[in-house]
Amino acid sequence: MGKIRDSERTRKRILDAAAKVVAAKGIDGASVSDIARRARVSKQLVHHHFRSKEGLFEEVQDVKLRAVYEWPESISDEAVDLFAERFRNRAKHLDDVRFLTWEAARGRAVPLHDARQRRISDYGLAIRVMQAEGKMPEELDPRLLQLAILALSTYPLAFAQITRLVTGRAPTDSVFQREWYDFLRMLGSALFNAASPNAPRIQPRRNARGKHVP
Amino acid sequence: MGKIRDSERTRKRILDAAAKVVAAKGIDGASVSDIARRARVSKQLVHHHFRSKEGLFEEVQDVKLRAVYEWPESISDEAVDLFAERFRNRAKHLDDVRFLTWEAARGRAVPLHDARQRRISDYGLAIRVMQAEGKMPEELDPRLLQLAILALSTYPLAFAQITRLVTGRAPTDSVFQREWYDFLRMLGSALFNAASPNAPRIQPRRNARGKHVP
DNA sequence: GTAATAACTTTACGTGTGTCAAGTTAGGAC
DNA sequence: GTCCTAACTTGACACACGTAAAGTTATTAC
Repeated sequence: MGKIRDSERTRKRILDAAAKVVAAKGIDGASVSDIARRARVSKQLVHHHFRSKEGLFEEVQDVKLRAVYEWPESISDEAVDLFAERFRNRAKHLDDVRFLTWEAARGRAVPLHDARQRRISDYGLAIRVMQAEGKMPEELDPRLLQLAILALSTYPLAFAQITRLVTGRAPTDSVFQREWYDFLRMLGSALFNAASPNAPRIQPRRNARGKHVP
Repeated sequence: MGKIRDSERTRKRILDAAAKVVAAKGIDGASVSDIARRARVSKQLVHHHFRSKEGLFEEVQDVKLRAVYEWPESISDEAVDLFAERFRNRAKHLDDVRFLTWEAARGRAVPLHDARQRRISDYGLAIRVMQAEGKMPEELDPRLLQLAILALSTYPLAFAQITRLVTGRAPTDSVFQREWYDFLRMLGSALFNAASPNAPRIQPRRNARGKHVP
């Protein structure tokens, strides 16, 4: 039965509703009444569980960002796939991308600063390891490389309007996603091989039908 | 004297104020009263000149985006500089980047669709010309290349919080801008030379002091 | 000068916002 | 059982929002 009082579940319902509304309308665009309606709860109850609207959104952001950083990062062993795989990952979590975009637009102070910092430097470390193993040229600055990976994997999803203007397809379009994936593989290959010319060039892998493996 | 009635000037004052407020707070975050106060005008006058809040913002976006597309694009003759130069350009117009970011976050229908489309396909055309001239490998899809250029030049500026987390510096930091500029030149060089290996590698040009020529 | 038009101000209103305070109902401890 | 805490509802409020309508003042045309 759904009538039983359960603060945990209610909190979660409100948070989920808030996350949805915010992803759609942004923090300023979303209203507490909206969220309350979606969660089938009086808007005053929202205020009871979370001190204020701002408090609610802080927690929403907390949950969402925590989720972002819980992705099975699956840092590909193949250095060449770094760009492409990261893109594949992001494409699976479009809501989170929207969230990051709102955050970027607002330009407020970054919450969860430490956790994110840690996560990011872990990634940087992984890159350094690859470099040490000779999978990637040493002369690449890991931080800048990381930023480039994020840029290429996030931008087309975040700036959907631009992607549509440039390619004629929505970033959610599977055709675009395949093309972009291949492009990123090619780019990774070019970047890593050009800087260390002795490594072998790698072509986008395809199966017999010309479709992607996974 | 500033007391003389001049609808043109007043309109401009309001538009400027609106642009500033929107860049800072976003469309939903900005209020007409805010804008009116900044423009030293009663908020009802705003409504007199522009039908509604939405109407005002349409015009703001119109002006802003028109400005974006009036940049001296200066498509570099050097194919290698495509990434880096585009970044330099964007970095000069941070407000416009913020605007695009808000637009992306809202995800509404794109205004000025035709003009933007035209501008973008012009750029694509320029790339094709470079390819025909042998400055750039033919096998690169111009549209995807263009998207990559936009991603790498825009993302670090738009997602300032990420840039700060990854590199430890704000995207406005001149040190970061120099590093990123060099990185993009290197990337362009790697990409264009790997795909057409006969072209010469190009190193970031520096003057005697190790500083950039413009 | 006079009339007309447009720029601008003042007053006012309905709506929706976020929040506070008080009341009601359920659950767990003992 | 009783009590106490916490989950939840109801009612109410101040406030800012966007907008409409009417009033005032300057500019322009004739």
